[in-house]
Amino acid sequence: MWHLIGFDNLKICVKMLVKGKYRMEEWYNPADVEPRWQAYWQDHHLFKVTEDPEKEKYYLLEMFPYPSGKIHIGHVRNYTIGDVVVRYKRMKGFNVLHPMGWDAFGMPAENAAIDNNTHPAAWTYDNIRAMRAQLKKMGFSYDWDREIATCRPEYYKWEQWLFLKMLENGMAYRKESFVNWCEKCQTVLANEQVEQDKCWRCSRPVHQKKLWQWFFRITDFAEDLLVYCDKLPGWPDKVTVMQKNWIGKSVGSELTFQVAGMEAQIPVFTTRPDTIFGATFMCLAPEHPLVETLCKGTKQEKDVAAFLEKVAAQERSLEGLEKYEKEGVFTGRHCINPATGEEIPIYTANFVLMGYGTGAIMSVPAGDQRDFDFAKKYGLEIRVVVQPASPPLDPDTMETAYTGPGIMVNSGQFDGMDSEKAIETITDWLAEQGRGKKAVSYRLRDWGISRQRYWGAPIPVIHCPDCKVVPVSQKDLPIALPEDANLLEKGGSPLPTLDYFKQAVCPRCGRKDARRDTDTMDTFVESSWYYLRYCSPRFDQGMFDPAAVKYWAPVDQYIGGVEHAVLHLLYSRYFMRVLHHFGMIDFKEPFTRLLTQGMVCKETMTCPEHGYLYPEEARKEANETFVCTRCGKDVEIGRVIKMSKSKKNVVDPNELLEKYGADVTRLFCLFAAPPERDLEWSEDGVEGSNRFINRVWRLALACMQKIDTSQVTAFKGPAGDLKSQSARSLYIKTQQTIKKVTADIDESFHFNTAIAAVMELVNAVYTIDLDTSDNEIKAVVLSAMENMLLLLSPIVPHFCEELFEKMGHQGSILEQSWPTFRTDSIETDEVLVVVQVNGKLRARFSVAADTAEPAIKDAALADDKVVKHIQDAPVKKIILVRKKQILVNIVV
RNA sequence: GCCGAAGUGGUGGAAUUGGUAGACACGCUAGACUUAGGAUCUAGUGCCGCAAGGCGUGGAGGUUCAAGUCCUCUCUUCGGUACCA
Repeated sequence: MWHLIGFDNLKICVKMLVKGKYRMEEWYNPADVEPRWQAYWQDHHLFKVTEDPEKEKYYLLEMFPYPSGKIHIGHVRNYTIGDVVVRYKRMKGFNVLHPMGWDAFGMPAENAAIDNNTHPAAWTYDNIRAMRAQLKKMGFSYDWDREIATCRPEYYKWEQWLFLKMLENGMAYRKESFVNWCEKCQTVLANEQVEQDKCWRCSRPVHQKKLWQWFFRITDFAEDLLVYCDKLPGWPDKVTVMQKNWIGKSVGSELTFQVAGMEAQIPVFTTRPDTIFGATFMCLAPEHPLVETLCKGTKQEKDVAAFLEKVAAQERSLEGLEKYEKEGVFTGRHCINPATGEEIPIYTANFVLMGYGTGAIMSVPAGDQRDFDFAKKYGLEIRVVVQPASPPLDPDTMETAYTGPGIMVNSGQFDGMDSEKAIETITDWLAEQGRGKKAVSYRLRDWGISRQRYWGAPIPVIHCPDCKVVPVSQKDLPIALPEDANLLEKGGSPLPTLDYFKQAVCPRCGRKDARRDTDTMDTFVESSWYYLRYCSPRFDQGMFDPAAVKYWAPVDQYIGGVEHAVLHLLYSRYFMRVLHHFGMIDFKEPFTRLLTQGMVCKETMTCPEHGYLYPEEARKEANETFVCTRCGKDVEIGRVIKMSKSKKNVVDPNELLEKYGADVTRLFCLFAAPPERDLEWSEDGVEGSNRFINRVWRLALACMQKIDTSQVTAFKGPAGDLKSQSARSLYIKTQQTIKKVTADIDESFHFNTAIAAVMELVNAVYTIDLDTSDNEIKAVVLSAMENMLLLLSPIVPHFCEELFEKMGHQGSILEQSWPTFRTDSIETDEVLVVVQVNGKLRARFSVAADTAEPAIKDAALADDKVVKHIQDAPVKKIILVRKKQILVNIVV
């Protein structure tokens, strides 16, 4: 057992044993206590839940992890926060659902398989096993019977089922779109596999390849998703704001420009129809379908072709767009400005995006900086149509575009009008002539779900030479991923090479040479509905048992990293709308309350020779500086940033478990910062938590030794029944602590202040001399101790179980009710009065709580220090505020 | 650029609706117990000042009897996002 005990504690234990002064029990020994209680919880099925209509339900969920190999400290923090709330809610009498599972499909499994010559499935299941064991060691209260892994056919079968239903209802469709493609590896690359426009494996240039891909029509719900952002009071504003920005609604007009000398019309979307008279040219996106038609037969044809080729090479390098200069080329054609009737040139330009609006813009150089730069570069006309109050704009001298409001000029019958009013007036005017209409544009685009990858859920469709795309038959689900496939060395999916998987009979016409779709679904699809699956994880008649979902869903409290603020959360909200649309559920929002916890951060250490160092690679010198253990050079301590393997500023949860145990680790994660803020990791801080745990431990042991529980039981009456002042004040402190901790956990999740409150109570008990013969104070101390353990039990559960048992209680502390405080014992009988003179603190004294206000004022005025500061100035006003304390402000 | 959040001692962080700024903890200092201390206990610890007192919540103004908290301007840091028409 020796290796199980933290080494530091062991060293001390041995010393003490040798000395014969202490027994082992003087310290909390996690290696002994924690596994024992974990086994107890498991043996007694304390975390198993079923629907119980008699009890109020509470569904708490933490974002499930990707089984990457090991739990990291971010998981530990996330799941500790959730576990505290769950244990609290259970003691409050709620029927709590708290499940855990695995977001088990995804690219890292494929990469690991290639690198380690294993199989993604084997790798994934091994990792799940290891991580499950770690989570159990942390003492998290999951109902493990509900565990799911999204890579199992029993799970993704229902995802395929939903896909078919969405396909049938036009909510899933296929279109051509681009992917990153590496010619050498013959594979599709994810964005993160593209490094500086090059393939991460072979460093060859990546180019864009057009493929037919599946999409979900999330844009159908753009407005609903947006509107409901304001109906999520339990979500942090920053998340709903990010979602709103992502959806990116803009209200404006769609105006139609006739191409001169051709039958074609070009619609443009603009938020500034008031500037239409200043539109002196038009720009089309290079991918715009009209570009080639327009230039055909003009002398610009060659120039345009050259430009398109150039843009194709630079396009889509994602972050890179900013690097490229705004440029364009004349298409050789003109169109007619619907307001002025003038012919204006049509350009194609690299800063216009096909994916937004209509892929074409009207360019108003005086009113848009990009258009302005473009006009300057190509010598195009700048016409001022909105004049600010002052100074007046002159197209010849202006250096930047003016985008603000003003008075309309050069705009025909609209001259003199306020430009903001003109937005609507001009749109109406153009609408009457059939040349425009009000329009709304969203930034949000449909969700592309096809992945040309192996480790994902197969898309259940068959391609038939005659019938084209045919959904597979329901009875053939799941379309199981063949688990005996070997990953291709270059990272490509083996599915298209597996004839037995690929060959299919057309479900419609029976042709034998049909081909199964070999793409798999985006892993965000799995995570968009897993929380419903937890309600009935083994249900085999559908995605979920409607009765179970009706009882448990939606999730009352969701907890996870803010990095999922947009995609995962938006897709989940979308999925609930889809299911709602199908009448499968009666709610639209999956997560009633959301907590996004902060990152876990630590300082970095850099050696001039060896780069980033792990903490154990740096040695502390006597003068508080660090040196590299390998070369002895001075180590530079960098700033505190998010823990990451690449920066080596990490702590390993396994090491923490071994050294301090689960409870100390949990305690520190909660105490160091409130959950929504970043947590700065500090070894000293962990030591502090360890010290606190042991301080309580010793206090409890001392109580057991000094208080004979056959004579004394915990006091429960009103404070007024207590004779001694010290008993009363400790009892009131206990009641106040219950109130404070309850509020901190229940309302704000501010566990750091809850813990601080308990620390205060511990400190208060420490001041009591237990060698007294006064049984009253002992009864109050017992009450303090018992409540202390109940209050701490969600935070450090093993520790509290052990002490609770030692103090003579039967069963698990989990089955105790959460303590309530006595409203008649929350106020102290003496109140502090603070006295200010002209707002500055000058004196303080105590009075009996029931002292009348005039008496308090008199006492304040009589105070020596107050008298000194007032001197002979006349008192103008006395303000008295009665809160926790009494404040008197004397204005002279 | 735009959107969002945050700036409080040597450090992490506390401060209902404006009402004692710095709870609690880390660190540090001193003492006690010790052969020993990286254990434990006790006391101290915002800054300046011998003191009286003064100054203090990124900075500058303002509202108020009273401002970390409200208003205006501004600086810095972090997060998100973008040729969005």
